[in-house]
Amino acid sequence: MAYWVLHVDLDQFLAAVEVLRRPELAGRPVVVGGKGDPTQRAVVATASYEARAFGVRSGMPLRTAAKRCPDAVFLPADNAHYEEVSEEVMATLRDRPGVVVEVMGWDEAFVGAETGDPEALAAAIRSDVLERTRLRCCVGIGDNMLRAKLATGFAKPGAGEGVYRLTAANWAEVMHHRDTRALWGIGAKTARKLAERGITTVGELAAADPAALAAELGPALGPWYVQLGRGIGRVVVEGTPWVPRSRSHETTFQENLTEWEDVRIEVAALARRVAAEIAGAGRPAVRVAVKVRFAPFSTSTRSATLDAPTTDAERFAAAALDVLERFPSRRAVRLLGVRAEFAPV
DNA sequence: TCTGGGGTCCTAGGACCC
DNA sequence: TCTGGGGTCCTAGGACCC
Repeated sequence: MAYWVLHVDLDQFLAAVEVLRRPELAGRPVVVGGKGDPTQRAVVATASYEARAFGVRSGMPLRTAAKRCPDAVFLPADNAHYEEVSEEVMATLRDRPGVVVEVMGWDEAFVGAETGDPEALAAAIRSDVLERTRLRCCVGIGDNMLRAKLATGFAKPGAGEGVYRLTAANWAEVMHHRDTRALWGIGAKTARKLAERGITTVGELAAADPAALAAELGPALGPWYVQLGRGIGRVVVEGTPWVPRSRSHETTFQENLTEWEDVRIEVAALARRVAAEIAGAGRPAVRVAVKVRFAPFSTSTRSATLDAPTTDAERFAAAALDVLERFPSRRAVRLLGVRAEFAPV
């Protein structure tokens, strides 16, 4: 018996959930996002594998998706429903005896367990989830969370057989030749910075000097990147419920707001909505942040610590409006956002 | 191809205090 | 008259992830 980390990731989650509700869509390219109207300002949340075959990807504007795949079925995102289905999946995972489940989002979770046969556990989880929710998932197996998460990528349809194991034993063989971008936590910007320093592969990153990277990329981030390259990560899956640090809402307007009075009205409305939710959760805000994306696409934020923690809608809205007035520009506005931050626990 | 919404964590500079 | 360090808080922005 040894401690293993499994990473469970549902296949094309939003699209799969929609196909369950409308079985006639099975086998068709399905694109979920925004209000389901490809002429609006919105992006793809999930594309089915059939739509991906046309080059449709998450994060792509719906308009672009429609050009690449004119025959796709466009559906609005129904977050409340996905939330419900996700709960059912997570409950299924938790029902397996002896496991600890750490939820990472609607469609993925880590499972920690003592077992002598992690592949058997992975297979059992896949059949549990399929039986109870009719959804398919892949499972990555690792000796820590980083390796389990990356293993899932090698288990996915088109890449693997549904289950894959990545540990210290095969890390170098599987990962060292890959681009640093393959790591969980290294995006395009960091990969470029590393490349400028002669580090392009995972193996090169693993061999880098943590102190040198600390000096160049930050005292915490630099050494952490080297750890990523070596496949080092948190080992123990935590089952304790997550305590959110903040709560926010933001809106992209279909037509830019050109009147500052309208901007004020929308910020107040967003603030009241956030306040109602944090009041419902019993979590007073200690800070408020306002985000403004001016046309065409330049974004800035301003924030302030509140005089006293509050859940009161009018006080929170007033604070948000005060922060809004600190923006020096009155140009046309594409997006507004309001965030409440909670006191550290 | 004109680029969503909801989050988390890190960094760096300045203020302020001792 | 000129100049220490350390510590903490606040704030804006960057980067990443789902």
